[in-house]
Amino acid sequence: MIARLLFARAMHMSAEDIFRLVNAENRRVSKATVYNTLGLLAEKGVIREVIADPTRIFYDPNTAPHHHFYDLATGELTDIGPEQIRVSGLPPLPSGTSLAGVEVIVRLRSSAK
Amino acid sequence: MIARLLFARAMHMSAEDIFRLVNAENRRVSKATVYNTLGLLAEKGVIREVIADPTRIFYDPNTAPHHHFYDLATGELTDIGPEQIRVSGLPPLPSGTSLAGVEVIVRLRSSAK
DNA sequence: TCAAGTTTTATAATCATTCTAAATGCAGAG
DNA sequence: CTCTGCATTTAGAATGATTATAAAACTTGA
Repeated sequence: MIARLLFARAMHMSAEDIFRLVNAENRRVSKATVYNTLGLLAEKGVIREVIADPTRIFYDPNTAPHHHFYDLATGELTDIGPEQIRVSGLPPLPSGTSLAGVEVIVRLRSSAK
Repeated sequence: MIARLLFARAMHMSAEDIFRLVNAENRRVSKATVYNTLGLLAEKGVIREVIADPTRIFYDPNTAPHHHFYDLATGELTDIGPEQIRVSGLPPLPSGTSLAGVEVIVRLRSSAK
């Protein structure tokens, strides 16, 4: 149900957002379950965690490679399609490690200069 | 003194790391001052905040454009020189915003496959 | 020596997340 | 059906980084 909710809205949500949504409609779901489930979905690769806001984790139903704008003023995340930014030439990984993911975050200040 | 400390070691440190270092040597500096000072230095652009670990903020004395490896197992940050990754073609920024920074984080799992 | 700021401080408050141990639910065997 | 063992969920406490607060300590320039 949590997964369905995230995929239905197709947007970035915090655990708190999901907790509210899930409990708004009908069910009684505890915060622990929301966290457990999101953690599990992320671990299994069904959804993706986005670490961009120092105060909370966002969950992203889109697991295809893509990147994000992060608005410093509002704390909002917006997608950047993979065609819109090219990241080329990954350096060699430190030995004993394998790639878990590449994340590009473009931070935005409010009000154009 | 906090700035000097960060620049001297030239490495990524959490507020806690700095709190310990600053108080190890001689002075008595409160945690509040460490946080205030780091926040101020970051705001003024003397140092840079790195948001990669969901549990804490790292402070980086290197404000030149560069990127980071983040080791999921150890929580350690390592620099990636700007020549080692090329990010090309920033998409147009949403209107009413200006660029605050572009951060690439390469997440590493332990043990090569 | 003072007054008026500015910094620093100890401590409490906040808040996202994780932990814990109990409660509930469930599936298959009898 | 009913029971037993296992998996899931839960409420609430615990954790830990960060921020807020309000009082104390310093500074500075008359």
